Amino acid sequence: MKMSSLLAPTLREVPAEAEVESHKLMLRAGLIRKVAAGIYNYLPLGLKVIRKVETIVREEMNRAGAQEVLMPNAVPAELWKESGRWDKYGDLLLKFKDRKEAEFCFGPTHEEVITFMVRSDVRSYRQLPINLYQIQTKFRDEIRPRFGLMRGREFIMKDAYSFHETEESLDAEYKNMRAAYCRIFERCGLDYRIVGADNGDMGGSGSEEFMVLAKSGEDEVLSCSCGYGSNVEAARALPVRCDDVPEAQQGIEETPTPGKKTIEEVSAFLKKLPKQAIKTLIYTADNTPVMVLMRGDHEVNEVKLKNVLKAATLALADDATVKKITGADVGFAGPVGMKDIRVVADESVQFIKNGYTGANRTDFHLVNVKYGRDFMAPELFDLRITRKGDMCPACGQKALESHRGIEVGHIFKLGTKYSDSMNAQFLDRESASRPFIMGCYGIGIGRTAAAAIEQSHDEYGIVWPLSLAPFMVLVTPATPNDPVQMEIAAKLYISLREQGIDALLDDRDERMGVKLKDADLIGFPYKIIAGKTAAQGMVEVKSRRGAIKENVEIAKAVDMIRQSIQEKKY
RNA sequence: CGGGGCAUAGCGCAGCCCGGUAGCGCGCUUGGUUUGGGACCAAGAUGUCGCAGGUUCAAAUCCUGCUGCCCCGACCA
Repeated sequence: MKMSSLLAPTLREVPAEAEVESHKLMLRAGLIRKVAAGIYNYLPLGLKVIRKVETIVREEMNRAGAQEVLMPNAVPAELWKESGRWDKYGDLLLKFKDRKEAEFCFGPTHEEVITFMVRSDVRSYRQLPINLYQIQTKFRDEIRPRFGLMRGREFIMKDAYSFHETEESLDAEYKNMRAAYCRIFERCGLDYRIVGADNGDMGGSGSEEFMVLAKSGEDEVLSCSCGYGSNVEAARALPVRCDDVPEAQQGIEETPTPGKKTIEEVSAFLKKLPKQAIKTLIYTADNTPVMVLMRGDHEVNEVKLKNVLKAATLALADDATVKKITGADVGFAGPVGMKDIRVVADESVQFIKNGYTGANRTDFHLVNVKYGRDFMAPELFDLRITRKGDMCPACGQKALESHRGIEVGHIFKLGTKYSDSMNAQFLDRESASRPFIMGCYGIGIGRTAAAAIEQSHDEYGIVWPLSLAPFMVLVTPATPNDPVQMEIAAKLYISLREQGIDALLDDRDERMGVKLKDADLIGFPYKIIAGKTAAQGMVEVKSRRGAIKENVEIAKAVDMIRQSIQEKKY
């Protein structure tokens, strides 16, 4: 390929829309262009990178025994109604109608379709286990698409689904996929961590995320040197005692706190610590009010709460509901004397000493409250948001560290959520019908490419991992229109291609500076420059990461690069 | 959905307050001089000033509505 005919429109200036480095560089290097919010054209260089990621994913999935299929983008509503997600998935689902007014959605994920596929044609335990995957364009009408390919609305995803007779079989495949994912992200040259995660609306029993560590990551990852790692949303928290409050437990009293509503206001007014507060929140879970108790300095993790309550919807109750339940204005709710409402508390609440909480009477709080003495023992759960510095829930010894991560892969044990709701069954060896036990495994293809840039770039441009670079080598004459240099460059280009090394010839009539800036921006791992000394048989070989910067005999240049590629060092 | 902001040439921006011939830099085209890290000179081309109404002799500029986009939050594999 000649650079003069390649559509690689590099930009000197950064388009105003881009915020993070991968997005800026993908635009500047001419990899992608925006078509609409969260929707992109992939230009030749961008597509080449995407294909490289796809190839790695495909090779490793096939090696792991999965079979590739392809499902439709347009999915009939009836499948999504069967699973119950037509309504539950909400506005993320892009819905439309065909000419007969039949409803469809653009598939944002394909559990329904794959379940349909398998229930139609897999009947016997003899056909299990089976793992089917596709690499395909998804559409999710994200509330706020951003960061280029990192969070698009239309994006390319590899999604795999496995079907099993037993939990043991699912466990084995889950491990198999986990190992395949490790190979994939290693081959992509990424620094990643595997962390515990919440299943979200996917349902099921367990899941882990593959996080690429990068400052711009949208997720917070908590980790410990003992090996524990978790998305902050799912991180477990150990109950915290209150041993450092020296005072002796005293008797409960009501005290006026006029107009003091927030933890800060009340604790300052009563001269108590925020961690002595019993924060009382009223939530509405599936239309039923629930009282939630937290230590004053802790935050509710609504994902945990939702899971504990087994609620489909969860939101803080409105002021009127709070008033009706507590008989007081918002800000004065407390658990003492509460009846006829479900009360759940974070585990740390039981250790609060001389606590204070709302008196369920406007402008009054109760002080010196003790769990178990002054209010009914409610249900205790881990409900708080785990924070950096908290004790590791796994080893209990060390404080958790916090990092930012980009979620490039997610593996789930789904169980029978979809096979149950969609009535997908097989016959086991006793001729009994049983629902398939399912797993599902996703990788964001474009996001993986973006993560690679996020993790590896410099002030000049992209520094590709060898495995993802759109071209391996750029060959260029230093002086345009110098026939000797051009001829040598062209010969080198041809011999690189003959050796199976993907090279690009920069035949443009541009000054050296322009060509080199473009080369660094696009991020070719290697450059060969045929310059002044080319006529004497010498060319310059340079690598993007700086390991190689040498004048060598023309005949040796190709070998040098080939060897460097083999050693995977440049 | 809440808060904030933007919309003028391919890209980055000025002009808007105070209404009166639409500009700058980069890029693009042509010619010339250059040629090892984003050259220089000269001559050019390119705009429904996001859309629709309104006010006015006159609207990029003032008013109203709409749309698109960006940022923060909420939400989200």
